[in-house]
Amino acid sequence: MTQLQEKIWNLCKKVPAGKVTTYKLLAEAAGTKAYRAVGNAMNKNPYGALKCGYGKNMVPCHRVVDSSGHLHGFAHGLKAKARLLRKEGVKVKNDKIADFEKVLYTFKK
DNA sequence: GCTTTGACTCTCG
DNA sequence: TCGAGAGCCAAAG
Repeated sequence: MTQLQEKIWNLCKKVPAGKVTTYKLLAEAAGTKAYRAVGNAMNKNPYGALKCGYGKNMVPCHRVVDSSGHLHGFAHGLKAKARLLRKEGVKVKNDKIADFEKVLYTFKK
């Protein structure tokens, strides 16, 4: 794995349940502008997309959406992702975050 | 070491 | 408002 991925995952893990973040914010927080690389890291995440939110080194990739709060591609489908988010208290409407601005988690400082 | 690809984002039509 | 194209960075081949 790479340093970038480690950063991304580390930041991802900081996102509390019921909150979501964007690839862009993640990249920025990681100190890079490689938005694509962020998603790429998630896609290749060694923890497995299905295991998102489970386990110690969990990487809640399902809490990561695009810059518009819209659920972009996902390994098992956006439906499962949306369902997980709803389960955590995030309102998902038509494969996109309903209260995006309200549940959006930003890495301040 | 160069080329290809990608869970992205922005801009233009 | 939706769709297509270009730009971008990093990892893999």
